[in-house]
Amino acid sequence: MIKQLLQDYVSDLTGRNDIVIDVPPNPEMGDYSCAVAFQMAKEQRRNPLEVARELIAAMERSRPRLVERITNAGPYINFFVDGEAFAREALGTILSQDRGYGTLPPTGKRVIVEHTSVNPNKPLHMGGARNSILGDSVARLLRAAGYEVEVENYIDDLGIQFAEVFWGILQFGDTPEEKYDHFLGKLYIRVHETLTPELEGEIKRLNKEMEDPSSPHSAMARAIVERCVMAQLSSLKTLGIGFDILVWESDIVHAGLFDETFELLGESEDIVTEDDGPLTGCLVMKLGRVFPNMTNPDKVLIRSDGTPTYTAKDIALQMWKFGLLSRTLLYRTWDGTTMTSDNDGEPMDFGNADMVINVIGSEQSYPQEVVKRSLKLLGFDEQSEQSHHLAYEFVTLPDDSFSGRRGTWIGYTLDDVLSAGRAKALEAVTQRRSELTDDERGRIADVISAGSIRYNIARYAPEKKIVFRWDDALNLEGDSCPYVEYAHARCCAILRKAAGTYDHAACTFSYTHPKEWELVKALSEYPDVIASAAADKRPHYVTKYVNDISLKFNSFYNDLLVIGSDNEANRLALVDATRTVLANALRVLGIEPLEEM
RNA sequence: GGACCCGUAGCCUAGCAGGAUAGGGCGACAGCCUUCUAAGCUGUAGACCGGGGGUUCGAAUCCCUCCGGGUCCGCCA
Repeated sequence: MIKQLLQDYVSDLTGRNDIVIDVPPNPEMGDYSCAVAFQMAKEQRRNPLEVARELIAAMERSRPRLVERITNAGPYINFFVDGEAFAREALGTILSQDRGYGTLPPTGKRVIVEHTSVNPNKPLHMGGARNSILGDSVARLLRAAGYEVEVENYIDDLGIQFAEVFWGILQFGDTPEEKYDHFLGKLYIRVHETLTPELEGEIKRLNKEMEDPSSPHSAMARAIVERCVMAQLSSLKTLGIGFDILVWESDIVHAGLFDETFELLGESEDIVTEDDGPLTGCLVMKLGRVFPNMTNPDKVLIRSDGTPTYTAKDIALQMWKFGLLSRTLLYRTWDGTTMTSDNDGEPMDFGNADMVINVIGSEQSYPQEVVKRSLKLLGFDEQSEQSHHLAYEFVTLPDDSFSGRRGTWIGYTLDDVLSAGRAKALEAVTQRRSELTDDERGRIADVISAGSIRYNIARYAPEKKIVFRWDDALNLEGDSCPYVEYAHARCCAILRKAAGTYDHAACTFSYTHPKEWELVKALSEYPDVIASAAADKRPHYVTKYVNDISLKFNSFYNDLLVIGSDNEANRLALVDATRTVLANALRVLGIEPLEEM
């Protein structure tokens, strides 16, 4: 908040909109700094030092709120904040807003976040989990930033990948001896081991048949997929990840959404049906103008046999998300909190988004770009602009990739990692907290294992490849979920011991120790972190921040006594504010704050 | 052939609308539990920010180029 205040202040003073407020390398130089004098001096061909002195003189005439002193170190302008006034305002805001601290005002905009959308033929492995964790974190972030968020999972129940396991079930029987998604995943490997060109033809015919609602296989296939999706969602639920709406490809087909989209596409000048050449009979999008140098600048949307390609379906789905189609889906309840599309259901208010975020691997950047451009070609400029592909790199094993067909995911499913993590966390709690009941220790282990997996994925920038290593994934020390939870639990322990013996209305908010002061400043930045993480759709800003607060708090904790100190009431207020910020930030990351561990 | 992403200490990573001494973590070494939880804290060693050019008062950050790694450019899904 103070950074923003200073930025606005310097902007007003200089009439510039490129002001950046930094933190000086050494706290003795000031709390915040600004290097405008360099820029202005360059443009005006003047001495930067002189410019800085002039600016400071102007600032002295109407000093910004909360600033006590302004000095210069060479051409750098340094601000010293009025500690007491600042702490009163910053901590006062945190303590009074409590759980609402860091929640930004409503934007009135609806955003759809599509994530997970894994084929319904296998369990989630750590690669799929990255998608879900990223998507869920971004959804929480946007909610905190004032958006109405609708979280969607697209179920590709008509894809060839599912048809392959479906064929496997017809062939080898539906006899699961383990969690259903694991059963299907292994069946899928088996099918691929026996796959021949003739079989592929047979599976294609089966795939076609599934699309026909009057075929007996249609209903059977849907029932199997539903069972698989339930299994997949139960794994995600352990991580605190859920969906508002499941959208099924079969429902989209049968509701005529593809047909309507293709009719619209056919009206565009850049989308034509070829009548000669190798693509005769195909509906083709001409991308030569937007993507020069492509080997093949013609993107097929509808094949000569009349079936739509993947990209064409993606365009239709995107159109539905923005509410651009006149035909609509119907819905029913899937479970307590999740709805699902169902053509026998009833109308509900899904779709109609102002912004769409698709969490999809970066290898699909090109088709996602085609989707975005096609909206523009159809005249939906605004929707094209508001179509965002949140791309991320894959999770791999140290010397292999995760492959559904080859089964390299076995042993690395989300369920496997969760249970290993839980065992490790349980061992750690049991060692340290023998006085707790089994239930209490179990609950802590649940939170720590789920939180660790989330944290260890969320802390990487999306464009970084992640190599899965057990030590890393289940790390309980350092920059990790337990580290942050521990700092939070320490706050709670102090507050518990003080048991409401302080009243923050009566605090003076005077802090003299640098470790107190650094914490106050960092806590005040939380809403800015939420705002920029949401704007950039990058949850790792939050893990970074929460680690930084924990680092500062633990250092404070180690050096300074709270209860029984001569600044007890003020320190209790600081601990309370730290607790609040850590808890709120953990919730944004989908991690439940622990009061003890 | 073209396009996109990544390259920061032994390992992982932040910083990349240019700003003062490049943050964290793991690992290594040396310390700290009769005071609010040691899943913690403090200190030491470790970085020519992939190489080379350029722009600038100032470059990890911007531009060019090269090298290494990954991905994409199918009537596949």
